[in-house]
Amino acid sequence: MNKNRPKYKQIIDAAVEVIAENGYHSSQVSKIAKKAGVADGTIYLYFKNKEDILVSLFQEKMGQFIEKIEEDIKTKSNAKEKLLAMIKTHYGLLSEDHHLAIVTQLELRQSNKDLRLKINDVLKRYLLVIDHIVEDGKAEGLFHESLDLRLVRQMVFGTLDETVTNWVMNDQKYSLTDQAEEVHELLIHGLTIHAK
Amino acid sequence: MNKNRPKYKQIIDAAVEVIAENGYHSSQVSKIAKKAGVADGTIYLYFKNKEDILVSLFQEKMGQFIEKIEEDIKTKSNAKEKLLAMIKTHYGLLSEDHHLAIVTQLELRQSNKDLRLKINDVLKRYLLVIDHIVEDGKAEGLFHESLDLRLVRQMVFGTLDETVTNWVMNDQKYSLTDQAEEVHELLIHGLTIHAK
Amino acid sequence: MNKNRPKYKQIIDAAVEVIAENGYHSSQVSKIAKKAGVADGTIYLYFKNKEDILVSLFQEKMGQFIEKIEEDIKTKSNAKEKLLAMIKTHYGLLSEDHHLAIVTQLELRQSNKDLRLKINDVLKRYLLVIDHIVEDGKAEGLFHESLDLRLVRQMVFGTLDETVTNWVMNDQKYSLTDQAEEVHELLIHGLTIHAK
Amino acid sequence: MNKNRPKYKQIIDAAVEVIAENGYHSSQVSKIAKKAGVADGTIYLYFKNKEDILVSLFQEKMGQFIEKIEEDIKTKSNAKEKLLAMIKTHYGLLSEDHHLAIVTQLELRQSNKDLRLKINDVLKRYLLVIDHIVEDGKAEGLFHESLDLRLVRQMVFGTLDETVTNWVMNDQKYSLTDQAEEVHELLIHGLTIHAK
DNA sequence: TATGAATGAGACTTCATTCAT
DNA sequence: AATGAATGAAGTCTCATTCAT
Repeated sequence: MNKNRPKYKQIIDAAVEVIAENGYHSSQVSKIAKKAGVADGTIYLYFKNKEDILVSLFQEKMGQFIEKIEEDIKTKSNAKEKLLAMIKTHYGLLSEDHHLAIVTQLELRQSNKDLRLKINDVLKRYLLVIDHIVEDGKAEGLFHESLDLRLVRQMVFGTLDETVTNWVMNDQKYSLTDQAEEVHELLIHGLTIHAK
Repeated sequence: MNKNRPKYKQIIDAAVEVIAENGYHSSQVSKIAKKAGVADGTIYLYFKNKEDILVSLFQEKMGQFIEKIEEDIKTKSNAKEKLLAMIKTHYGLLSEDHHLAIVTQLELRQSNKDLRLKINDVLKRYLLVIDHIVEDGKAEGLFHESLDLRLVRQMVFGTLDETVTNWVMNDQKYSLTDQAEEVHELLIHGLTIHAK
Repeated sequence: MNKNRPKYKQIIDAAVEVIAENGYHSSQVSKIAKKAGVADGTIYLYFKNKEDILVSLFQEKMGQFIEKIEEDIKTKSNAKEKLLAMIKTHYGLLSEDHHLAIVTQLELRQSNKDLRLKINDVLKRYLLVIDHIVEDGKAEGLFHESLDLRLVRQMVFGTLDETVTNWVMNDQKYSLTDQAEEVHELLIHGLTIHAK
Repeated sequence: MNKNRPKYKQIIDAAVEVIAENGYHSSQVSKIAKKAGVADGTIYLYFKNKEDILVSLFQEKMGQFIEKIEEDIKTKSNAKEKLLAMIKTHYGLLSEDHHLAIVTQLELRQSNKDLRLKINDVLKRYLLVIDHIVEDGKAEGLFHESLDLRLVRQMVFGTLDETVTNWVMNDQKYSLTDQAEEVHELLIHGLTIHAK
């Protein structure tokens, strides 16, 4: 199924818009087709089924998302700065694309377990980025050697995800990017008082 | 309606089981009724509609959940210990009830926006518990006065939620309670090296 | 089933009220029971089933209706006056009981064919009254001997019924009784110009 | 929607048959679809919902009905003949289509108030035809100037409707058209003896 | 490639009636 | 006689997917 054809991207972008505007359960294939300017049947020339649209949407968008983050991190010299860059880019990209933020944080979570497992597969690459930063930090002597990689990864991702979700649920009415530094600080030093 | 009748609890418990075993979208009212040992129509003597079963389920279970946590915290004398108690009880209660863990972490998230909003209402009480601990910590001079309550709350809840969800998605095959102390440590001190 | 008990009438009157206020399809047995001040199950001590309430309602009310008309007619000395008396009483009784008018003209017509057949049985006695008037008129030399009894009966009843139904559907906002004389005139002399 | 497609008419005709044969309350959408030779879902490509089938049925059939009557009347030169033509066509058309007669006289009356209001809208056009005839009759000096248009309309329609309903309820076992002239006579001259 | 009319499975909820008390 | 909690059958409509053109 020809991923290079313009209609492929057309349909995915239509899906983001339709889902953001109507919500997951009111986003029928026919609505997506209409927004994309193609016939219902045409969807099935590019996607195996409805779930495939959503998985592809997530792969496509999250792929770009991760690439951007990987790029931005490369320019940083230590784990602390890399973590800050990751947070800033994570917040920044979602701030720039409100529709995508709604879709990934709220709507796509309503999907069934199968779809969520596939989404998790896509997310693994992002989690690897976190893992690398932590490993770097350990190597640099900045982070404890004994940190459990899995737990740290879950804390970092859980925190970012929860902050973004709350921001979306509050209608994105405050600045997400403005809180990047404090979140970074919290993750690095935790709740207790410490020497800066 | 009739919350004191045994059938009310019977139906809620049946709902947890059925949803955990079949998934949200395959949990028909008739299946729940059968498991509860009542007629389909009986469900509607105790619940307004299907969504009401789920909201009530969440209220009932999460209510007990929060009560237990509030009780456990009362016995602790400082914010740090309170936080640890909260984590241990949070992990402990979900470890004890595998079905409930599946339902709250995975299945109930597939519900529509309306139901999710009602669920969020119930969660607010839990978030308040976190807030109180953080305020205590500030008063004790243990936590920074400048900590943003909202961000901390989101970090703590996001971390707990993400760790539990991963545990559930990995078929609960490792011990959740065993990681309570390290998660506590991470939240308290963050990623960097520090004097214990 | 004990028609002499006070609850029998209580339930029938409750049924009239409930149906007039809620419409045929929103008049559940439980609503009628509540209005009558008895338990749902009690209804079934006095009536075989729901349809039996409605048939009984019609029999009871229509019985009184016809008795009144028969009485009023007795006092009149010729067919023309009898017809006028019948129309006046028909209109008068329904004008006095708005609830009953709504129930008989609109709501009870929504019942199924079975119930309507039973209702027709009750109506036969009323149709006989019409028949007798026509026969009287023929004997008096006032009406044509050749008039088809069935057709005349249908014209008279059809006209009365249609006028009352329209009056009810127009929210009873004009006087029904005021038009008795003109309707009588129309039935007696038809549409064409004639010597009075 | 799509009123020109053959399936639109197919479904309406199937609905008439199914309702005539099974009665209003036993006419499930699936039964109509089966009789029409289409899938259940196809119904909803042509009709908004089940009620819409019935309203459309009535509009379609009653529209043709009225058109025929209007045509027939045009050829007549005075009100008396027009009235006779109307009665004959009214009786004639329903005699020709027994299924339709059952549906319009008995089954559709069991519908709820909403549907009946919509049906009344359609009927208004027919009532206008009656009104025009009466006005013509007045202009010709045939009918009394003082006749109340509303009452006359109700007498004429009430009489026709009642005679047809009785014919249908008696299983259409006598000739409806044969009584057209006498009904006409009754409406024109009433019950009393008069010079022809 | 593209179309879009047609398909048909699947579930929530109501409410007349029963029967143990 | 009276209660009222419990029963369970039954039907409309949606929407992902197909396939003839």
